[in-house]
Amino acid sequence: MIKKTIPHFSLDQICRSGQCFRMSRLSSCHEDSNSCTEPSLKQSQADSRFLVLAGSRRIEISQQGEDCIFYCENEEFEDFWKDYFHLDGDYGAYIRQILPEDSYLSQAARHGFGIRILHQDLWETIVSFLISQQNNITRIRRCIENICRHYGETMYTDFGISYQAFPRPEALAGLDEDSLMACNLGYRSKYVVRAARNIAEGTTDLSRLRRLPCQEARQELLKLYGVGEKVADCICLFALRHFEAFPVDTHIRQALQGHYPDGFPSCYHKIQGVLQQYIFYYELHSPGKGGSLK
DNA sequence: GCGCAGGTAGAGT
DNA sequence: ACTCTACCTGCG
Repeated sequence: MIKKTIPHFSLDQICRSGQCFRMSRLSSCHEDSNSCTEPSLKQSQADSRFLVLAGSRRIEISQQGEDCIFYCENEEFEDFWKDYFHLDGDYGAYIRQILPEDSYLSQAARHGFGIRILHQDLWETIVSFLISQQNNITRIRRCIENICRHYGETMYTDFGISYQAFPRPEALAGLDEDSLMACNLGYRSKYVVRAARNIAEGTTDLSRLRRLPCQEARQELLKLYGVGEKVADCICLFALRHFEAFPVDTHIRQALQGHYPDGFPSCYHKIQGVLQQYIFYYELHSPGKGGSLK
């Protein structure tokens, strides 16, 4: 196991930030797999333990204040999780770029001070945000869980704990377009199956996509059936880590209208994806904002 | 029962 | 180039 003291890092906030859907709180609250979407009954300072599933990997992490314990070998931490959680990123520096007179964003960043932009698996992110459209987070989680249970490879940890990996494109490419309705995807089933086919057949090249600059990657993603501008931007931000990607959904649109009538400041351009997450999290979870997750 | 949830494709002006 | 609408499903 790896012990680290990490400023600007909160597993609870990351879990509730709506960028990943296979992360859950293990300790406190209920045994319910969706428990991390519930309000924390104990104060957030208390020791808490989280389960994170990403691609074909699994890790448990506990956190108390800034002290974290990653339950994995050093090699796996250095080779994968460190980058996954963007632990080299200086989020204090991002927050310091917020204009002093921008009280709204300053407050949003204060609420979500521990958010990190994850470096998620590209294919899993494409599927996750195809599913996210016109959907709520609880059901998005369930949809992805269903897909993994039905089509994901069964994996085992060193201690014999079993879990399901996220299925590879090939595992879904051969399905009937409506097959994933059995996983509760609804009309999004055909989006996911067609994307799986494009990737399995090589029409869409994931490794090439990873090398492309933001705008070009975005254009490529828009070619996928079911991927519009918002979903393309989410993929650019959460999988390709292009911080200039700025997904505009209903919450962000509302915040922009209310707080940035003259447009989002251009000086934020290079990190506007990070700032977007602070706003999104704030709009979802701050009291009085009517956040659906509470 | 009805509207909404991290939108998008397709049809219609 | 816009604007409008149908779309699976479950929860309040």
